[in-house]
Amino acid sequence: MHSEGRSFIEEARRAQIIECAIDAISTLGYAKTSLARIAERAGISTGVISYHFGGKDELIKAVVTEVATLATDMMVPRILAQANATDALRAYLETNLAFMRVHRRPLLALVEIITHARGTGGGPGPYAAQHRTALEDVERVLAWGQKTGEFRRFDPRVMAIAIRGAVDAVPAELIVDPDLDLDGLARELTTLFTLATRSTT
Amino acid sequence: MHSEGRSFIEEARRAQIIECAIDAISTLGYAKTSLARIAERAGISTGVISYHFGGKDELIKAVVTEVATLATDMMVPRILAQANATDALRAYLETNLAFMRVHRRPLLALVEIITHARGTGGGPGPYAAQHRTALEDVERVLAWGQKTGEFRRFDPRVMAIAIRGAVDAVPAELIVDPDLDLDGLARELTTLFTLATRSTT
DNA sequence: CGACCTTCTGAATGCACGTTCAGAATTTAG
DNA sequence: CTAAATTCTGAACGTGCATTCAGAAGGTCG
Repeated sequence: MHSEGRSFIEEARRAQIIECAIDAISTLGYAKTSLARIAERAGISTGVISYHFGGKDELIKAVVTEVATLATDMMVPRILAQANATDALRAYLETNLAFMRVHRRPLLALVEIITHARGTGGGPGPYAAQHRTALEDVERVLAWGQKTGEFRRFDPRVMAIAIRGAVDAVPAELIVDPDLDLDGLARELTTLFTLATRSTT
Repeated sequence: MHSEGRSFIEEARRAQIIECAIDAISTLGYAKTSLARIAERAGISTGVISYHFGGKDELIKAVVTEVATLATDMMVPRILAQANATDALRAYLETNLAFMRVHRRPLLALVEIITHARGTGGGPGPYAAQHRTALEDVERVLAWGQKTGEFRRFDPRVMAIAIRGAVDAVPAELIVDPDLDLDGLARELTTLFTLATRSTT
């Protein structure tokens, strides 16, 4: 008997199922991923998933939390370590692309979920907030640079949309062309947005 | 008897069904749009759709063709009318956003289809070529500007990804914030990419 | 050893989907 | 007006899905 909330076996199964879900979603796509496919990869019955997660929605939520945490832990410290907004923007782009290189499949799964999950009525999905937060994080860096005079005057919202749009376009490109040079891409994007944001002397 | 391929009634029904499909997809999202939902909006039985289009896939293809033609007809002439690459890039961004303003729902439906349709094995979907062509069109404009010396040296592929990424991010933003100022957006994006591409004198 | 709890299986259930089709309704042709 | 072709309905499949559940299997502890 254990006083903790979850037993050892439970924790292991959850991790395994989440792993298989990431694998399935990243290769099959969100729409074609069913509990049966995930269970198949894990070599278990579909009932086990419902047993451990209560349902599909909760499993998906667990995957999102898992990957989002992974991303945050890797990216946030590096970005916050920068002394000025220009370097922060550079770090933002570099860490984003670095994450794609290191955690490609989890990232693809996350993108699949965020873009494909919709509310019951067709409205913004349950993970729209996630996207919004990401946008606001970028806006904050941009506002910082404008305050210090490093950046010219522009609508931070629009620039943030452009930056996130460029970053989010990469995973899709990665599916078509798996041999994409992510380091080169990071360098080009950094130059691009440095030129686009820097204060016109 | 008609010598043409399609009767009057057939043409009318096809148009109506395509219209309802666009309406359904743009408001419900691709995943939640079924033939039943489309038929419901048209006030007909689901069999009619199969009768006129042969199946769901063909209907979707018809929608894509319809909207893509609409977009091409509106955008290509305006872009080709420009005398230099800088103006062409500006025209490209402006016409893209203008199209979103005029044909918002069809455009949303098109984006839904392109991003959500996947091959049976999970590979690139049947409309990946569409996306690739769009990317190459941008690359062509960029290469033009580099040849004339208007643009600095950069990887046209990467810049194209960033430009299309920024443009493609707008519809998603439009769902969350329907009152987005598209004209202002166009102006900001033009400035942004003009600064990013222009030759460093 | 035996009672108990956790974990799992495999089948059953109900639902939504795309497609098909016999026959009815409607339009067109002679 | 009659006959044929076109167009539509409503129901019937067959499939895949998420969920549920009775009972088996496995481990734990008294």
